[in-house]
Amino acid sequence: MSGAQERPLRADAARNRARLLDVATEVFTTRGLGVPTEEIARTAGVGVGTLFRHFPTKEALLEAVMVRRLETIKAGLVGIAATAPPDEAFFGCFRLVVEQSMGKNEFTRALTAVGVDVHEALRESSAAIQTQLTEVLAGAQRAGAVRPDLGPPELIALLVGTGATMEQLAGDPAARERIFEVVFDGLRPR
Amino acid sequence: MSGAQERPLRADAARNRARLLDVATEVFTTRGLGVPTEEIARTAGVGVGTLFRHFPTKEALLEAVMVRRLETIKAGLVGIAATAPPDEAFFGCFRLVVEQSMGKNEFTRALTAVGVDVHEALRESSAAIQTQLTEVLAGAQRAGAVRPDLGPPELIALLVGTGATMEQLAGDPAARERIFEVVFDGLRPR
Amino acid sequence: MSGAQERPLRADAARNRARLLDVATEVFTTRGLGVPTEEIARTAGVGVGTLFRHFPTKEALLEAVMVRRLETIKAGLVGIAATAPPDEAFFGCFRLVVEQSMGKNEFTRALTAVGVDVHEALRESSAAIQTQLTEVLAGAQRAGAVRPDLGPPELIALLVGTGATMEQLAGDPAARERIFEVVFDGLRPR
Amino acid sequence: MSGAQERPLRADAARNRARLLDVATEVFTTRGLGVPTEEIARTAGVGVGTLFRHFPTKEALLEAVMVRRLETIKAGLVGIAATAPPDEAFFGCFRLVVEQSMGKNEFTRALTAVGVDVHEALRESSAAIQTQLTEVLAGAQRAGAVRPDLGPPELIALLVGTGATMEQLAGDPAARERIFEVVFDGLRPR
DNA sequence: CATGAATGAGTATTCATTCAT
DNA sequence: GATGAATGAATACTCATTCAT
Repeated sequence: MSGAQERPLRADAARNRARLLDVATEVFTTRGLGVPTEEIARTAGVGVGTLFRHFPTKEALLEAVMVRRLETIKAGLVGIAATAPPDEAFFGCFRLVVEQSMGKNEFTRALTAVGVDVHEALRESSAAIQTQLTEVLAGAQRAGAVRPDLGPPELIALLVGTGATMEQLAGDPAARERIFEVVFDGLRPR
Repeated sequence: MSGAQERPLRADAARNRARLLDVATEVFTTRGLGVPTEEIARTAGVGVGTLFRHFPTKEALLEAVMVRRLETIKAGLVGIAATAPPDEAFFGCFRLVVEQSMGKNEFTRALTAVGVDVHEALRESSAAIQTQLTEVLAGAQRAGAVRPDLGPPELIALLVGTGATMEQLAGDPAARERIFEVVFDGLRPR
Repeated sequence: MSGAQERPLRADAARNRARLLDVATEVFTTRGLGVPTEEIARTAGVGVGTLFRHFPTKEALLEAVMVRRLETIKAGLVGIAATAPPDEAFFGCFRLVVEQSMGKNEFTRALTAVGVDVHEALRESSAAIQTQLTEVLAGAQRAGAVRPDLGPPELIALLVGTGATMEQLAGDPAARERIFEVVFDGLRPR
Repeated sequence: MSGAQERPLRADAARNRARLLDVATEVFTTRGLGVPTEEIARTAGVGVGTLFRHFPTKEALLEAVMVRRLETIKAGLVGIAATAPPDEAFFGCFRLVVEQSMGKNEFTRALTAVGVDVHEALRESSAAIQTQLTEVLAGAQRAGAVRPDLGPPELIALLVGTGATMEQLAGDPAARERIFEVVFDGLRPR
């Protein structure tokens, strides 16, 4: 289904690629997009050249990081949506997205890009996620578990915003739980 | 309270300073912190040298911008808190902060800094705001208008997060209103 | 007559600009376009930043160098054409162009650009030169001093080529003189 | 005459080598020396490793390309010199060299290297060519077909320069023919 | 032998900040 | 005080060359 047939990639090359992605995810998340490519490469234990061989552009690296994130989220959403009843499914999905999206928000906000001028690779993952969310939202609304006047745009905005909220409470899980209560309460039909 | 006696500043110098602050606010808000100092200076109609005379560092400029914002917010909060009944006061303040904090979030998030390692100048404004918010929150809780299990940290986090949410809905005022309903609903004791 | 009104430029700035042009002319001519910008700046006694302030691009620097060269040539051509009889004018112009065009030919060949996709700034100078050459050629042909079957394209090609020839004989002025004889002889109607 | 005994080279290795030479000739000629080795390898259908096995250096590849060119020219010269009368031989050789030397001149100019600091491999071919040219020149001069005051250096310079001239007239064969007339006329004793 | 992944020095360009005019 | 020219550290990206597979 995916376009270009990707050749298997030598074992060590794959390891390098993975390490680069891990490092990039880490630094982009915690320190923002300003981190020098060279540092990312060094931290991953490779030369800059290697980084640029795998990701021809810093932007491409960022994109790859995001795609991986989105794919993880997508898989999670699909799992939840498949097994849980509408009500639970909706709130479970909301939690999942928020928890997976925490981190330096300059980066997180990429989710925003949904629907905007995202690069091709991202578009697919984004679209899939949006579809999932739209479905669970509709399901929950049909089941009377969520206010009927909210559309997907509000949902996505709320996901992003709640992620930002959580970021502020990074050190206090109990407080985060209270925030979930607040938001979930607010989402239910009054 | 501040150390050095601040000399009155010549009329044109004051005008320049103000123009710089206006321009900086505008560009930081809409285009983020990456905008070159030179461009800010040019847009304000002065040379870079002048910019650096008024604000010895780009960071200092940012700080000044934020202080002004915070002062505005503070004034607003004080006004509301003084005149409205607890319930109304709380939600009014919430609205005010969120609406004043919208804009490029990389920047807005400076509000976050509240309580962290902010620079001296900010600390004062921040503290005042935090005090105000703490008070209206307590008042509203005493009046039974807000869940009693929320503390100032959660409130602040929620303010930041709701700001982020609103940013996503920049073009749709009606949707933003619905978000306020959701959050306010969630904040009330169930 | 020239487009943008160029402000006078501070004395030292003008000096730097001139030095940069001189250095660039020198190195481009003797060592080709591969010379690092940083080296050019250092040789001119300024920082890279200064170089890029005056010439926003390496290409822009090259262009400026060429424009200056072409302007010099143009002035020379005009002088000769105005005072000498057709025969002498033509051969004098030929000499002038060849002598001014010597140097690393990768660079010289810019003259070639005449008529191609040159940048705006060059186009003007190039066009003026081409016009001059076309005129002296026609004059000389009318006067029976040059074969009538040659057009401006052949003349220009021959100028470039003769420049290349001379480059090979950099150390031997007498040999160069003989080459002029050969070419001039060949240009006369048999 | 050459030191190391050259092993016959496996059939496919030989094919690769040849393909690399062909591709390199093509790209160096049409696009200059800046073309990345990797692209050359890819175009030839081999990996970079293979390229560097055959030619330990990019420069070595360039050298090999030139040697082949020079060998071709040499063979041509020998053929002409052996069969034609002095007059014809000289002008035929001139034509041959010029026509074979056309192409991106940054590259062509390698011919220049004749007599300079060329690498060993080139020196041999260059020397042979120079010898041939010296001979046909002397022959033609003895036969009164060429000005007696020209030596091999002028001849070589003229060959290079005429090549450059021709490059400018790449699209116009008739013009090129006129250039030959001009140069040949000039070469004859007045 | 062939492959292509890895390397890292090298290069153009940007931008906060300083300082002579 | 104001100006804008000068500075140079920093950064993304390229490419010849090496070496593990």
